[in-house]
Amino acid sequence: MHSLSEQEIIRRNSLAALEEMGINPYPPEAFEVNANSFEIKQNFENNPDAYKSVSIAGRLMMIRDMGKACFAEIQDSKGKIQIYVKRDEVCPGEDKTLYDLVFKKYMDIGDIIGLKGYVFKTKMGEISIHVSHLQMLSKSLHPLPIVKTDADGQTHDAFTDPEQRYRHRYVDLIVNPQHREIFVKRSQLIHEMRMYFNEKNWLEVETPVLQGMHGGAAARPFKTHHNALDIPLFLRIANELYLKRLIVGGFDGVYEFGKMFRNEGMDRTHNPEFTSMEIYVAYKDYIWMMEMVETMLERVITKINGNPKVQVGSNEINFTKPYRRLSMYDAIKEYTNFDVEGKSEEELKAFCRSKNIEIDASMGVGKLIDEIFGGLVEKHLIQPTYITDYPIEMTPLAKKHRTKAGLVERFELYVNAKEIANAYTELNDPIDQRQRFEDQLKLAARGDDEAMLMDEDFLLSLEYGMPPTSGLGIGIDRLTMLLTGQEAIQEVLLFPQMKPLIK
RNA sequence: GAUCUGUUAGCUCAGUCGGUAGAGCAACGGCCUUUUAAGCCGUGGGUCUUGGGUUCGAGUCCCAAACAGAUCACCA
Repeated sequence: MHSLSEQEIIRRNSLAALEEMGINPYPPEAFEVNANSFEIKQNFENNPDAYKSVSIAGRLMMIRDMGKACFAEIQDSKGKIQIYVKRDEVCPGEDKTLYDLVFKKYMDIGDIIGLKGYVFKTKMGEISIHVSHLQMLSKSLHPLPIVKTDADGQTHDAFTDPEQRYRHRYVDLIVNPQHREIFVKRSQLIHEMRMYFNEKNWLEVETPVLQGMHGGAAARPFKTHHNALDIPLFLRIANELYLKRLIVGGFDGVYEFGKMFRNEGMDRTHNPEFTSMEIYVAYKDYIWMMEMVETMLERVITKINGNPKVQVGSNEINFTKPYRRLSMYDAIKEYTNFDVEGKSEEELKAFCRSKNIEIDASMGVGKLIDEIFGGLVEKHLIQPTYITDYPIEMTPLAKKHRTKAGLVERFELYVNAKEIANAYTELNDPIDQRQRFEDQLKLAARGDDEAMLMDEDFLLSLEYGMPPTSGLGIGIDRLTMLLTGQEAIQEVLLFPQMKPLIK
């Protein structure tokens, strides 16, 4: 327990004083609410009769004391509303202690209070609640940052320190309504995507988070241990291989929103746990999937933002379909005037050196092409763009391209220079899949700790026969960042991972 | 992982050349019965992130550490 500040001591003293007066600062009874701040301000002028007796609860956010009367603001989940407390109204008799002591002396900014009264409009034109009854619902013992906004919309003393905001997100949510809005939009995004998939009759499923063998992506896992079975378990890095087993099992379409866990670096675009949405649809290919994704994103974003355009920094991004489609090789040609097709490893390395792209001896042709793309092309892809047809070495779970040797049927969707979706025509040939896993094992033997492992049960499922299928993964955090114009993943995660503070 | 920047009151921030620690808001005591970043008068509140060092003397200079942010590299 830390030593108490002056303000904390004063609040604890107020708490004790209330108790001595027989007032429970944390009453157990439900407090019936029949209105909220937003709908009162929205509807009062059209229908004043409906607000002659309101009961509302919220957090006390500001007090403008004028002696025997007082204006204050309370905040509920929908916003703020001004209240007007007049001494002779709340204390009609001789005894003025409710006003003088309970309200003015022992109630503080941050306390959660319940009140009853009628709605009126002040001389200054602000819709307010004229209070006839008020009571403490929960005493706040820790002073809240005071953020004020003036008539010009200028914010004073904003609570802005990211560390404080992430470590004490509840405080951020109380005093920064614009941050609350991010999480409302995040929820709407997931809701609208789910609605879209459900309309198509694709099935929402849940697959294991704890996996005996991690697979489906190239990444280092978190390892844990199951006591009763006495076996190691891994937190999933992807759910791809389980979702495909469900397509083998006969579902036409399955999808899952879920947390993935990757034991890697943290920065403003990476958190150790993140949310992805993966979907697999039978009898489709990646060309179909491109059309599905652009149709879905245009609709979902329009529903949430009112139009398909989103402002991110200085870029206005337009999610109206169709999105540009560009093969990886053509994209490199367009932005560098260099044609990687048919080039040898040495020729590619020479080009990388000429462009100051870092390379090392272990990189093969596929990896070098990926480096060139990442270093010289990605930054140009601001408007939604599908990059298609990737080198086979990097993509062990996608089907070989129908016409182009050495490539797979894969696309990634780039928006604002970042990858937000990844999709394949899924590999359903069990012989080829086994060969791809064996190639991965060779990488692992050379020390690649992100190489995929041989998953015999997954291979067995493919041997039973998986229909031709297209699959897609979308990074929900990154899509939320785009949708809300945020540049740090921590801003779209309620509780981002933070290093512990050592006392 | 590298580089740079930051850490001072509950919050937002000043702090000069190394010489008794400052402001606004919040808090506390007054005045004020339609104010709105309310106002007016008065008061209190600090292990200057932590640990070393230099110095008669360190918030300030030096070294190290912790945490955070930005930029870069890698991963979604």
